[in-house]
Amino acid sequence: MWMGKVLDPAEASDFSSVESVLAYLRSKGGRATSARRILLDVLFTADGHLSAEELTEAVQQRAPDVNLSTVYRNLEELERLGVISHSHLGHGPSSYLLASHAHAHFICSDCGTMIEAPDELFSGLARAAKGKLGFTIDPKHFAILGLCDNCSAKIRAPGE
Amino acid sequence: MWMGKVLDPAEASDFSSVESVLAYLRSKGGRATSARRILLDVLFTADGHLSAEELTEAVQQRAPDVNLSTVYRNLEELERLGVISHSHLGHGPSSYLLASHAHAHFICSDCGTMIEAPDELFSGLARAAKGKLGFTIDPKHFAILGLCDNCSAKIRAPGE
DNA sequence: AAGGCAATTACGACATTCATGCAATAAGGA
DNA sequence: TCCTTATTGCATGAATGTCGTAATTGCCTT
Repeated sequence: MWMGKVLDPAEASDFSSVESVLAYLRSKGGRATSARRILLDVLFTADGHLSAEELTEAVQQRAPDVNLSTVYRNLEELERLGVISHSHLGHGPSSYLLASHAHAHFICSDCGTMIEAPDELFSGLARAAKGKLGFTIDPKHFAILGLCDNCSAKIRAPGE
Repeated sequence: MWMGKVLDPAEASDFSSVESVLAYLRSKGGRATSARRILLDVLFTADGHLSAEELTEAVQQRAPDVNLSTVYRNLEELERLGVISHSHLGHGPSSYLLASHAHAHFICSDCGTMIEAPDELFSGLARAAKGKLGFTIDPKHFAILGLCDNCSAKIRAPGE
């Protein structure tokens, strides 16, 4: 497919439904295949936080011979189009979700609990990084590790 | 070796030199092997940001048959002891450095530039996460992606 | 200084996550 | 319907670790 640089967000289209994404895809010379359609459907109905493998399993419930690498290739394309984005939650595989639903994550390094972090928390850091270092942060791509309430309490009071 | 949970930071010893780390290791039932000594020496003299493979190469300059998995296992032990820590800078391999030198990183997702972030930048986020979510952040483990000054300028003014 | 036990090592095999080359298939405009 | 070419499935490769095992070697004891 028409490889190239990341698309300008300004030209982003309507990504509110499976069909609108497929229409955009077609308008760019892409094709609406059934693997693509099913994958999009899974992405639109899932809660996010799904790995490529989990997505593939979900797709294969409906089309058993869709290959894992097809899913990877489609995820890559959809990300290039700005439809989805992936993020790294701790170690292990990446997780994918609709770009419009992206948010930051805190992960407890002790118990693995995942907390979805509201964007506002990062406004101060964003301002400081921009002002002092000229850097525009994207806090959604990598999760931030740390300790959840429970586990930090456990460590302060190690009563085994 | 005496496996178990992460050590209480309160009992941390003097990790200011290769020999003091080895002494601590011995006091815990560990052994001061030459592979260990050389690895520590590399870690103490390097600038940090070295991958396991790079560390292995450095070690092998002085002891050619030290194996990659020996380095991995030693890194794991040293991290458990609190001597070193690893972090994930963008995709690709982890990088290791002395725990006393740990700091947060910003990585430009366009050009890959790495910026070492001063701890103060995170104090606001740390307070907010603790206050609102009870979460104690460790911003040093995963780098924060985003765009450096240069690349965000390029994107605003796409003059190819 | 020698002996012995257990920590450590080297090595190869395996695991996870993803990428790629290529021939076959199928989408969609003509 | 036909033709072009985007897309797929499959096999294989690559990057980064992880683990089982027999052999080695620190270090404590004697």
